[in-house]
Amino acid sequence: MTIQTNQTTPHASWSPVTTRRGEVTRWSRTIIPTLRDAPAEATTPSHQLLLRAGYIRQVAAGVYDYLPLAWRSLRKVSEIIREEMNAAGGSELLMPALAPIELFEETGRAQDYGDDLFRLEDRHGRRTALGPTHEEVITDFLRHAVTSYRQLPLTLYQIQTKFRDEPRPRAGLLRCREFIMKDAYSFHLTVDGPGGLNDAYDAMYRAYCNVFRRCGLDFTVVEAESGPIGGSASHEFMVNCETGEDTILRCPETGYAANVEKCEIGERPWSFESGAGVQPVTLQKHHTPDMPGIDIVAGHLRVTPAGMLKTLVLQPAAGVNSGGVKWVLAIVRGDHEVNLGKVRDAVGFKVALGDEKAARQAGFAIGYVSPRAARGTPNCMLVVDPDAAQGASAWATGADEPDHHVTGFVWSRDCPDNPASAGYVKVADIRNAQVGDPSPRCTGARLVAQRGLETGHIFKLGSKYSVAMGFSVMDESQVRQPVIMGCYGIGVSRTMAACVEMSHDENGIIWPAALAPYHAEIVLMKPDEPVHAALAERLAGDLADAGLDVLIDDREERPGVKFKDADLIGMPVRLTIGQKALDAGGVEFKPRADEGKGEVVGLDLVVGRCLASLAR
RNA sequence: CAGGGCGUAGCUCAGUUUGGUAGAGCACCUGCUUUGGGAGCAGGAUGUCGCAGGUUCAAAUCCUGUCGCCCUGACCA
Repeated sequence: MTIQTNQTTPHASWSPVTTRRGEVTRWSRTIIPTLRDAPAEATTPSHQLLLRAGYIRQVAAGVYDYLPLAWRSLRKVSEIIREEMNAAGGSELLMPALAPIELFEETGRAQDYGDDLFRLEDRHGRRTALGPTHEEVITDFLRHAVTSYRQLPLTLYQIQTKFRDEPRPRAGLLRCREFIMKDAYSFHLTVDGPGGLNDAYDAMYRAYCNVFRRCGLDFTVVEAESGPIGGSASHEFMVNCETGEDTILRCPETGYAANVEKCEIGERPWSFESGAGVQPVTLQKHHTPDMPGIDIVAGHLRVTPAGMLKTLVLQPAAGVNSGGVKWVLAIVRGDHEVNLGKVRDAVGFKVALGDEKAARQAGFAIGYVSPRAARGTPNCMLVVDPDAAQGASAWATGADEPDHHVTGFVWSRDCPDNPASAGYVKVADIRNAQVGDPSPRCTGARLVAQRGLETGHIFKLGSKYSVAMGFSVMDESQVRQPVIMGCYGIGVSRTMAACVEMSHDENGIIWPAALAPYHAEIVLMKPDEPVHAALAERLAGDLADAGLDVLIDDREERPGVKFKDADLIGMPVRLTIGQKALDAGGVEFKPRADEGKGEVVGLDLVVGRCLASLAR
């Protein structure tokens, strides 16, 4: 057996300008445990393929080994992120995964994060958390290290393993308990102006677009929940793919896109007046026992869910100032979903589902509540979605007594304004947007839906953490100011999985050149044929000289096995060295994304051909 | 957390209803043949049937408990 020298050892002499030389790996000397069948527990494409192609192995629920191929790909994602973060003015550092729980108690996140925070206790009984993100840790560092406004602005980031005790890990790398994340934090004295938060936020926005574009991903930027500063203070970067966990809505005219929970809905006409020429209908009570779900009730009453009013009994969230309001009834059409965030914006304070016991005591027939329940209930607010505030329609709704519903409900007749609730009736957008709703940005346009996978999120934090942790600096006029912060995350391991999710076929993964563990795979048909083996080594060396990473499949396997595995692991270019092609004066060249068997390319042209193909 | 499903060889699974010697295909090892899309023949190795109790002459199979994993939902900076 001959000893193979490592051809990628860099020269000992140092040079300030380096052209990266590619790396060469032999399959027989690494481990790529491909599987013919996908393990039964994998159901999503990226999970199945990453397992089958020998990239990952499960260690526990939501915990995975990153095997050599996956780690190479992850490093490529990380390197792209580093370059863009550095270009955007960031400095990389590394904080610990372990952090004392007291830090999270300072900001209240020990409570807010709840069971999602991984907790452990060391031998001394010290309570410790495994970091889910590092706002507290970095703020703790900087409140000691930064004392003057002259040290700001500052952007710091790290690429690190993060921990979340997910209630239900799923879909392989897409929702893990342990995962790799890039988290960045920026610090400012002001929101606007040079060196302000908005500058850094915009720079990050551009950097994120660059990162995902360079990764070869098809993505959409969506507006997410507004932060404490207002405006569009948060954006999510969603990879477009059908299997994505999130539904996003998009205005085809303006490019406005938002998460389904956050999406605004355009103007909708409404009126409680019944109008002229409407046939009078009588209010009729119906016995509707044991009918869980609005569809069943609607079927029994011979109406559609869209012909019903759904009433949710809500209460002000614990500890908020509701101005004396004790109950909030949220009314939407039966086929719509109440959005608690929108209700909060409409009423001006945070709300939660009402406590069932207390609601019953207050006289609400839970499950059979109608808008009329607001009458006679003191301190009860009524919030109605425009689609439900249609006075010209006769509605089906609850009868406000157990096991009964009514039909023929007319707003103007059956629910006149309640003296006890005077001024407490409000019409507002309080439901989740859906396909076909009017665009909030363009009259006449309708929202369309697409599925997405969140791989990045940028956020204007404001001074939430700096105030809670006492991080302030002296400004020019010698006034102490809380530092204003932004935070910016990218799921590194999730980005890799999202790429597989987005780009594969029935035979395996199809990597974009930027994230592929190796740019090219050389399939050696006869590894024990010295001439062939020597050619493979020479070709790999030439490719490496051109900056390409190369995997040589030198296993003693049948051709079929090697071709199947090559398709499965998905390197962008496949070069086959076999007698057939050699007799024709070259090697067989085939891009992974192309159909067919490839073509013979002369030896002196192969490198150029590979480079051209990868640059596409 | 609620509902459902699964745990038997490295992988996919049969066997559990009706208790009676632990199975198949693929993978693995050896030899021969074969060599451009998951080969053929011959031989070989492989298991605390998730774990712990219980019932029984006898438990993968029945009972009780427990752990793990998956799916749907709730949840998700």
